[in-house]
Amino acid sequence: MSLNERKLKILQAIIGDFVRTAEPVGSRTLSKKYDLGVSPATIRNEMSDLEDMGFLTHPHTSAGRVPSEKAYRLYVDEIMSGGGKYHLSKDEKDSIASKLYDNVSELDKTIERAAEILSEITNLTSFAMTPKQDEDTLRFINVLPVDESTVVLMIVSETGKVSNTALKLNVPYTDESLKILSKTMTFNYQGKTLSQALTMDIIESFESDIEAMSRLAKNIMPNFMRTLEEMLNVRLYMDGLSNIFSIPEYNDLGKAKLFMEMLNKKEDFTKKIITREDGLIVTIGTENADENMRECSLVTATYHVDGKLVGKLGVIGPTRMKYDQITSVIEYLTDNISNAYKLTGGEKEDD
Amino acid sequence: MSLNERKLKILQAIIGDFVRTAEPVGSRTLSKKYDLGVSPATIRNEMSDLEDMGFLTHPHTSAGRVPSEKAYRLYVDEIMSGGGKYHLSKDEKDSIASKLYDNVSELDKTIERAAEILSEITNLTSFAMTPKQDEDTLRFINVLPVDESTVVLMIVSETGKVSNTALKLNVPYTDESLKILSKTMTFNYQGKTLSQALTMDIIESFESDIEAMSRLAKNIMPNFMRTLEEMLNVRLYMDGLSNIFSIPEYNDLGKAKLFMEMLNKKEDFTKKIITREDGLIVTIGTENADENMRECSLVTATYHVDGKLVGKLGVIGPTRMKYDQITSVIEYLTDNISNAYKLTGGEKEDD
DNA sequence: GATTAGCACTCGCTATCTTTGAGTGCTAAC
DNA sequence: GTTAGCACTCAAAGATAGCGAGTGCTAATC
Repeated sequence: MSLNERKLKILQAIIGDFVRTAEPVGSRTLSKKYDLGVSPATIRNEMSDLEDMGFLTHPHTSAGRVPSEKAYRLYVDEIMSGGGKYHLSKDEKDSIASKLYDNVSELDKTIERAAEILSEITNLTSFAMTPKQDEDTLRFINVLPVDESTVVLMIVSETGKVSNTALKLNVPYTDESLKILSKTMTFNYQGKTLSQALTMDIIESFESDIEAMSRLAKNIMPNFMRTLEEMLNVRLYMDGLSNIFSIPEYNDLGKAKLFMEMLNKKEDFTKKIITREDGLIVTIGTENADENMRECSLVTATYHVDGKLVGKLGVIGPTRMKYDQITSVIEYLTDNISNAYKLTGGEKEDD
Repeated sequence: MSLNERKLKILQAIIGDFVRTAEPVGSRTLSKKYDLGVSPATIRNEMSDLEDMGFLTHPHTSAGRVPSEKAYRLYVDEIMSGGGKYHLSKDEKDSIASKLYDNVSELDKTIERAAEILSEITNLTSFAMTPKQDEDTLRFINVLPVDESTVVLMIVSETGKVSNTALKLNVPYTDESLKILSKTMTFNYQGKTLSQALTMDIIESFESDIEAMSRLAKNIMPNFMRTLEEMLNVRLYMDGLSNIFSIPEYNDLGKAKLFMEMLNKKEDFTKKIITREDGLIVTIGTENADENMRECSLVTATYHVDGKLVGKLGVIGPTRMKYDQITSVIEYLTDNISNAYKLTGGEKEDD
């Protein structure tokens, strides 16, 4: 059984319809709405084949078909790139550009605006991350005693950046344990770039270790992460959060809650975004390692500033999304930003 | 018919019960749960009186009673202050303080943390506004032509602060119209402090004016507002947004959506918070002028930095909230912040 | 006169049952 | 290989009944 032209055409029609309506699509509907030149019965046979091949599923016996993740993957990889790409019209492009440059000001505002535009067009939740300056690597980390409940966390980078943060601990410590902690952390993080360090999961290595040390580490890590983030100077913007209320997939309160909670854990989310590869990346459903995202798709793309610093822009939503339109819009936006903030300096004007 | 002791006691019990359960409370439940020393029938009679007096309502004939806004007002004004105040236990205080100072760092982080703690304890959505530097008044506003679609918005304050922002307009303008606009804006805003200016609704005055001018103003105002906000340097933090999913009042998707949308319009919300009076302020339901807030209550308090700069901390939620606990927690938090950041300089330590 | 017991009545919820209709899979004819 | 026809499935929507928490009134009681 091969994926002949007709099967592909039917699959595409199903994806298109389902993406718009969020309702399982049946053979009759399909033959009426789309000019496929065959009867519902034939479509049914083909659908049955497509289901056997893993491209469609069946919520229950008497319901229409729903595209599987595999179908979306196929759509993104094959159908979309092979001529099926969504082309933004001149009007759409102009509208986006005019909104993006309406108030020509600093990069941060432009990025924020880009997220805004993106969520507006896609009706999904969008996010944007400001560029990270990331050549710098860590030289050493030192945790120093101040008084019985306060320590100073000192981070020094290869280029000489220093950050000191005083922390109140709610577990006791000894000078000895701080020394070990400092050494361990230095050992673990030395030579890593800030963003690499940010995405490492180091607490685990303590977990099995001595109880006391693990607790100490747990106390310090959140602050360590936060400080790294500050040194990296990445900022995460989000827009269109309330859009989830218009998405059928989330009109179950429990699901909406989970979705919101996932996005609201900013550190976690930043981490996830920061580790994604550069360029236009689409991850569908279970392709997302994170278990809270197994029912979501993510589309991200990177933009460049001065041809080098890399920031990210993307959307998150249910696996049922308009991949073609979304990727086109994101690409258009990131291209625009990259162009505007080229080495020449872009159009930065302020104060 | 007067509000005698027994009526007050019953009312208090109803409020207490309803705040916890979100269910209308009936006479039998009341007499069983609370030791009021009278039979359900008597309670019914009193409840009927209380309803006549406007302190209770009736969702429908065969349901229990629900406190009205008037009841909450009475509770906040009379019952709570008259000995019924919620006293934080030593443990609660310690727990709050330790979380607040866990990582002793800059003010902004402390404020953010305060909002976090607040939403955690109250299970509501909390917000915090960083202090505003607000002695400075505006001297003049100038809108200058650059090219046919770009202008520069220049704002100058009495102390000499200057802000220039380049804007792309999507309506045509003449040099003349810019001059008029500049003059009008200067006339309207001169002598106002930044935060006063921020909360004025100036577009209205153009509305009736010449169409073209009004459109021009509409193009410029959002940027004007944003720039003012930057000059004021206020930042709005929010926490516990996903808490709304656990609040019975919002387990209707439509209502949750409206709530979210209201909070997500950051400029509007900032404006509302910035204009609130200083000190501990409770506004209940329709007492909030804003029509999107007519089913919400807001509790805010102010904290001081160096005894002068004023920031705000607060929660927003359904009118059914634990006013006693919430006010106590907010006061405790703002007191702590004000103390920590006294003239002596607090405990700021960084870099 | 205030309090309470008793009772009829109200009405939103929940559970159960039925109906409806979109959709499938199979078979037999084209 | 395609299609018409038909029996079958099953979620969703509507209808109905019963439950139970709660009220308001009346008459008896303290």
